[in-house]
This record gives sequence, structure tokens and C-alpha cells, in this order.
Amino acid sequence: MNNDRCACRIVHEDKVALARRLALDPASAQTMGNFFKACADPGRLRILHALLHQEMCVCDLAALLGVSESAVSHQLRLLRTLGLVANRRDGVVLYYRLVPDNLGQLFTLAAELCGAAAEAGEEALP
Amino acid sequence: MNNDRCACRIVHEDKVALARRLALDPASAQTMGNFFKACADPGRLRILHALLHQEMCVCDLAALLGVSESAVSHQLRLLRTLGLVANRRDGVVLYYRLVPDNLGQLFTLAAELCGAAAEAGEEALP
DNA sequence: TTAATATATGATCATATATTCAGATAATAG
DNA sequence: CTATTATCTGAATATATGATCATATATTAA
Repeated sequence: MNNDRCACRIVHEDKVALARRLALDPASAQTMGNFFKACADPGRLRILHALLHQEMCVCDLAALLGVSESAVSHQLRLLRTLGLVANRRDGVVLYYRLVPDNLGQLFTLAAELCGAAAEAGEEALP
Repeated sequence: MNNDRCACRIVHEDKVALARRLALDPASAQTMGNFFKACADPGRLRILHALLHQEMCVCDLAALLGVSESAVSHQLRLLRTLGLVANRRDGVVLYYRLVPDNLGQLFTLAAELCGAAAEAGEEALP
């Protein structure tokens, strides 16, 4: 009688087996999780959303969100590390832009899914 | 000279104005953020992904992820609270299923975007 | 060169999260 | 009824995260 950690009360072995074949592997879950984590903070989400329409500098983003430039800079670093944004320098100013091209599509889907106001610009018909 | 907190160095007022009109409002950012937060944990992500294909009970999910049933139960509660999963009881067993219908589509987009292995079942052609 | 501006960075701290453990429910079997 | 199984729940703890502050860097102006 081994004291193994396998009490093994798997109710449906077939389901677990199927899931093992189809479900997300831990590595991909980690990668995708990191992406979703980037979108999980309201501030970062608003940054990404703002960059859907135009490139903006740190100053602009801080003004838009109403937070300190340092805070925005920290958020941007995270987004940069994940490859979600990139910047170009023009003199002293760094302009940030979005890197992925299907982020807008993803946000639209997510907004539908969770009942948030969809992509702005399509609402508020007078 | 007022000691106001408005140093107001908005570099591009036009951009900020445009962003204000188009960008995500704080409330929606919060709502969408909560959804993304649910997908931000690798464990929850794997749960959601597994439920794309079939309903599963707590036991099954715990076995699939290799974690305790209590941990899975806590995660499921969060997902339930957000309306992402629902359950049906069959005797002692609770079967969990996905509620939104476009989650698979969203995951596929996200996987493309961040370079993770896409929807399983479409890979590994022999 | 020095000064000023825009941004980046590191340390710190308060809060949020996830897991574990112990115990509580709910359903069924005997 | 009691025992057992599957799941839920709350408290406690450890870790992760985000904001702030002080300081560092980079670019331009003077």
C-alpha cells in the first residue's frame, strides 16, 4: 500500500482522457495567461484601447487616464515586454503604438461576451 | 499662482481629445478587465479551455490540472460569479459547462496573437 | 557646458490573489 | 438513522501586483 498522492478518484476517465488530448497544455496556458493578464488591468486595457486608433505618447496617455506618467510608464513597460506595444522616438517624445493587428477584433468579442460597451464609435447614434 | 495639481503638460491635446471620445470608458474597462482577469490565471484558462469541448465535474478538472479539488472549486466559484460557467447537478456530482458561446473564437484569436499553441485538435496532423 | 523636458527605472508599501487546510453541506447508500 | 462521497466554504498564509516616490537617463535648448 503505497502512500502515493494518487487517491485517483477520477469520476470520468474518458472525459479526462479526452480533455488531456484537446485542452490547453500548461506552457500555452502560461503564455496566453500572460497576455490576458496584460488586459486584466483597467488602466492597461484603456491604454491598449486608446492605441487602437492612434499612436500616443506617455504624457497623452497619462492625461487620458488621469494617472501619473510614472504609473503609465510602468504599465507600458509591461506591455512592451509582452510585445503588445512598441515605440518610436521623436526628439524627447516617445510615441507608443499597438503591435498586434487583431487586438481590436478580440476586444470587440470580449465586449460582447461580458456585456461591456462595445468598440466606441459604433455607439451613440443620435 | 495656484498650486493646483494641473501642471497640464498635455503634449497633444487633439490626440487626447480624440482618445477621450473613442477610448474605453472606465466602467467598461473595469467590466472587461474582470473578464480578462478570469482568463489570466493559467489554471482557470485550462479549465475554460477544457470546457470548450465537454462538460466536466470538479473531480475531473482537478485530475486534469493536477491540483486539489478545493483549489478547482475556488476557481470555479470565481468563474461562476462572472457568469462564465454554470453547473447542473446529477446526484452528488456537479457538471460544469461554459456559458458564453464565443469563448472558443476569442481563445483562437488570443492564441494567434500571443503565439501560443492554437486550439488543440487542429494541430498534430499525423 | 548647464538647464529643462519626457520618460524610464528601482525600491517600497499596500492591496489583491491563489493555495492549503479544516470544517460544513448536500445527496445517496446501507 | 449513519456513513460515505462530492463539493463548497472561510480563514490563514504566501506570493503577486500596482501605485508612489525618488532618482536616473536621454534629448534638446540656451
